[in-house]
Amino acid sequence: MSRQWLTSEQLATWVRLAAMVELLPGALDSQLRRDAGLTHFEYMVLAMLSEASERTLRMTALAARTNATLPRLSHVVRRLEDRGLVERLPCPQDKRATNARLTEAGWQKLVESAPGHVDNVRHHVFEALTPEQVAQLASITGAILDRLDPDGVMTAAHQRPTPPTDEEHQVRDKSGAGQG
Amino acid sequence: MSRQWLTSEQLATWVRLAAMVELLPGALDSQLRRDAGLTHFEYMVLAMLSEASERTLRMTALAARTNATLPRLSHVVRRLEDRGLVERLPCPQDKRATNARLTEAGWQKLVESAPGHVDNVRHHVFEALTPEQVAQLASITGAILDRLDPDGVMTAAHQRPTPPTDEEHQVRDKSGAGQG
DNA sequence: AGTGGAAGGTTGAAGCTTCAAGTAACACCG
DNA sequence: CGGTGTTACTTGAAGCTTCAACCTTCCACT
Repeated sequence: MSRQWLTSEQLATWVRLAAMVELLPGALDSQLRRDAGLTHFEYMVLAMLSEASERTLRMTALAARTNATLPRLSHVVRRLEDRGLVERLPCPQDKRATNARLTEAGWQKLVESAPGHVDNVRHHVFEALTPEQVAQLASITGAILDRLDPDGVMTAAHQRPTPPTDEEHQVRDKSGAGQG
Repeated sequence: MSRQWLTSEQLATWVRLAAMVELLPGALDSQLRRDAGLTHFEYMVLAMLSEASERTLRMTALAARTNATLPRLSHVVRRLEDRGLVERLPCPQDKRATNARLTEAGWQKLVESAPGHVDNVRHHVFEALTPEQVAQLASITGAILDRLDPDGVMTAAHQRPTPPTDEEHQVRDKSGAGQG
């Protein structure tokens, strides 16, 4: 058993990282909740749909882009559907699958709430960092994500090096209101 | 209305950071849950108590060190008490306050589970990073935390520059099993 | 065709967090 | 000494996530 402890530099870093991971979701949620009646995760769902072709995505693809499990997404999409922000359509090509599509009301909701959310992200994250640190953070988070999701299943954050495969009947698109 | 969008560098960084913040808690929870029957937050509670003088901390101080709200902590400590890992004692000096104290069983639980947890943190985070990146990450997370918690209320991650005030009747101590 | 297994989702229950309210104790101030 | 406000928590309800089934449908083979 070659168990090691952490070095003091690692420990100091970990304490801060853990604190940030604990605090950041709350900061995102509370701004969006207050100003738009959305959780950050709901916002992500709307944003990812807005960037997709036809503003439509299969549940599995949407789950990957929002870093979520399928059950979680399923519940959330049902609630968003009840609120009229999203609709579900059975997928014609594959009868097992469900397509989630952003409604006009969902698009409007996103357009309304995006600026405030982006301001919030900038305030909490980017105003605190130098451009150099932003670049460092990109490569650090990239490295950690490779560990958390080695297979790149969560495609949102990976620029996948795989050749341009069919990519689940989706086409790259032009108009997204999202910004994360 | 001087609303700006994010630059493409910022956006790319944000997508990864958001993914990491979403995925890391699950990775921590599932290892601890599987191997020790604890959530990461429960582990943190035990760890912070283990480092405190008398293995005892007031609820407010413990909440600060675990980056949690008081209601959240209150529920969790009650459940830990039901499991015999922690006990609650009314504070003699201030009858409003409650002291949480790590029991012997709680200490044992922590000692058992710490090595596996530390391995997991090292695997997901530190093995992915160069020593230089670890230093960069410490300063980046420090900067972001200053934004998330400007008053330094969550003391865990801040080395507070304030003069040595009374510090809530706590004394710095020697023996902790925690490591975050 | 027919079968075994995998893929894609959904569902209900259990568990945890958040939120709003409520209680008790302390502290200050005239 | 009484009043006013603040601090320190606890509690119950509501909401969200997770977990473990479950049901279809698709796919690959024989």
